[in-house]
Amino acid sequence: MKKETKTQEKILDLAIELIQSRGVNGFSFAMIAEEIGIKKASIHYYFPSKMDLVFKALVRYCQQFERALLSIEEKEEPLFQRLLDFTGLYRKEVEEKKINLCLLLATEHLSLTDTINQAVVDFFNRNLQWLEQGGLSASQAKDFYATLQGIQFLSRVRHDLDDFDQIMVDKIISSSKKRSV
Amino acid sequence: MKKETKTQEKILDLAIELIQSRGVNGFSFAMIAEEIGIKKASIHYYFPSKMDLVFKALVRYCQQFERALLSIEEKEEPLFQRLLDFTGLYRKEVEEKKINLCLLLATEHLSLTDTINQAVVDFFNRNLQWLEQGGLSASQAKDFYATLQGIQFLSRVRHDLDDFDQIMVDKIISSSKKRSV
DNA sequence: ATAAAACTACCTTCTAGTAGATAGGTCTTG
DNA sequence: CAAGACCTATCTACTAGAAGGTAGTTTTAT
Repeated sequence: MKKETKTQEKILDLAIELIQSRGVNGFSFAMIAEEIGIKKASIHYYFPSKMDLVFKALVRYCQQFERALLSIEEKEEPLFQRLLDFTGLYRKEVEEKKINLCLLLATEHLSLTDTINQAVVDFFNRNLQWLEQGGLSASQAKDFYATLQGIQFLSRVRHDLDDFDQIMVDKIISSSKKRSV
Repeated sequence: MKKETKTQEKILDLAIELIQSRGVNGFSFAMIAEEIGIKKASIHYYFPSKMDLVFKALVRYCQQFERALLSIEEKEEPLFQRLLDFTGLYRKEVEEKKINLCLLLATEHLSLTDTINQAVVDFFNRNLQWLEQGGLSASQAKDFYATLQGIQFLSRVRHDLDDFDQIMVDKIISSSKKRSV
């Protein structure tokens, strides 16, 4: 309400970034405190526990993602362009040497709470549902999304965005033409 | 040479399992010690540091994987069957609620040494090369492998091996028919 | 007797989390 | 308006436990 960016939001945004690049078990309150120039204890003022922070970061991430999805829909473009925009959301993360937050949380599900794990599943289902609603069949959607996730890894680790573009453009073309299976 | 299973191998096998299910930052020497009934310090007798253990676990994993690849080749089956066998290696991991070791290491690359990260890239390249040598084009191989990785995540998190089978069988069929792009 | 393999007992550093103090702003009320 | 009460956001200082790792000793096979 008053300041430029509230501390709470700075913490959340940084947490999202840290989880995306290092994982839940790979970041600490100390890292956040140092980065944004406050003391560890101040983080606990906003987020009682680490899991609380992770959960709220996840919620924020999903909200931002949802907004992006809706803004693609609003443009009312043809399927080909919508798939390209959708893919762009994931491409951007690779550019920033990150990985989809929920994908990373999925790898650490044994260290997380049920609430968080459920939200991760919901996120994936929402993505699949968006693709289906956009015109893909259920199995096309799964194939499309699985490939997108896999190529995020592969292109990040091999430092090769060309791989990403090549594979995904092919996939977008074939998915926006064929309408069956 | 003498005992049923050497302690060193027990540690390595358990480490592989723990990394596959919890990640490098998600397992500790204490967990291993407790599980196989020795003391923490005894692990250091075989593996001076944690990174050393992770690296040797990775090497072992890659060796076992390599043996599996070669044994598929030896059978000299048609492409369709070879792709099915290959996919089976990854399917088995999902059945055991695990994820490809290198995929997991790739998510944690900021916490790992260059040597390990390089070995992870090598593993992926080996997989792609195996697929290409089997008859797939470079982009078919990347598409196939990316999908395989993505569906490993998706089906694990959604507890649905049917997804895995459905998507991969389609992919195997189309990859073993078409020979271009 | 020797060497391999395990142990006990530490150490240091990091971790999440807590308690309590403080400074500054805002609200309430005489 | 002034005075006290309260609230927000931060700090300092601490805790208990877990982490990776080390030194030195004992056990156990051959």
